[in-house]
This record gives sequence, structure tokens and C-alpha cells, in this order.
Amino acid sequence: MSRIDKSIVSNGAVSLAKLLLGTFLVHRVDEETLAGRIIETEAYLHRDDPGSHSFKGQTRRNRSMFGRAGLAYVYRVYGIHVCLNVVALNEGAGEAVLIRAVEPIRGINLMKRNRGRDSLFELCNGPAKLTQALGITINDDGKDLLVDSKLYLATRIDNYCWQPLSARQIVTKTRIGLSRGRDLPYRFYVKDSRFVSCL
DNA sequence: TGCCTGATTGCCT
DNA sequence: GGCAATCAGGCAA
Repeated sequence: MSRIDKSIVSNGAVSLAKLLLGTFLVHRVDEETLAGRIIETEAYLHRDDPGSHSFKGQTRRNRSMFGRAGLAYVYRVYGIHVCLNVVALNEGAGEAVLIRAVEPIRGINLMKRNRGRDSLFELCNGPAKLTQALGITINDDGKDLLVDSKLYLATRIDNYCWQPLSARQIVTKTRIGLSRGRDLPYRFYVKDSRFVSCL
């Protein structure tokens, strides 16, 4: 088992958002392993980022976002969906990286059942789609993605192995769905991947 | 206490 | 392109 190293998540959110591209998100449920390759991320900072949940300070909802680097910050949005973040930098920094899209690698049949649809490209191409596909819930908020036995980040799975992407393999755009902070270039995705949430 | 909004998705026209 | 679903957090009163 090849976990993500602490030194990686100790980067700031912008740096971590790019480093996470190509790594693997793994969720073991019962006897099955659900896993995908991270294709699209967004960075959320603390001060100077009005689009971030942490911008106005710590609350009960965003408490995990101020936890130590590598924790999962899972929140409910629009009353229906949940989204998964990886906390960045260090405890108290209030920085995190939203996982927006994943390329399904393992457990695809279960993902299809969880999602109620069949197209490979519709399983994990959105922040709330991938949590649904991987069976991630609000109860996973605060779990340590570096050491948790069920939900964690990895640099290798099966024959797939992560190596950091070069700058020209990464596309930089503005973030999706924000009313504030929409001009900041904090969205990143793997160039030419068919698994992004949108272009 | 009440109102408004949202780091989304999917179905409708 | 429009819009409903659905509810907790945040803030005003």
C-alpha cells in the first residue's frame, strides 16, 4: 500500500491542487475497493479568497478545513449533495483542495450502481458525482486521508502509478459555481482527459 | 425565529 | 437554457 506522503499535503492549496492530479482516491467498502485517478481539482485559500468556506473564519461546518493537512473536509451542499476536500498546508491554515473529478479505476460496477447510470464518463465527472459513486458521505468528514484504512489517497493502485504532472499537462482555469472569488485561477485539470467535469 | 443562499445535479422545455 | 430538489449554516431582526 503506497500512501500519499505528509510532505505533499503540507504544500499550500494551490500547489497541492496540482500535485494531487494523477494520484488515486481509494474507498474500501465492505469487501469492495472503489478507486479512481484524480483528474480535476480546485484550490480554496483562507484570507484573500472570498470564494472559500474558510474566508469568514471557523464555524462548526468548516471545522475540518482548519484541521491538520491531509484531513478530509466533507460538506453538504444544496441540501442534497456532498463534496470532498483535502485539507492543505497545516493546522489552522484554512486551506483545502476540492476534488472535482476522478477517472474510475476500480469498482466500476459498484460505482454504476451507486450512481444509477451506466456511462463511464458520467460516474465521477463532478464533485458530488464522485462522492456518490465512491460512497463517500458526510460521516467521512474529518477522516485522515493519509492513514485511514477505508478512505485514503494513494500513489499507486494495481498497475497504475502516480508521477507528478509537468506544467504543460495541467490546464489552469477559474473555479466553477462561485459567486465570489470567481476570477481566481484556482481550478486545475489533466489536459486532454475525457473525465473532467467541464472544459 | 425567519429568511436567504449555496464549491450541484438532472430533468424539463 | 431554465429550474426544481432540499436543508443547514449564517445572519438579520
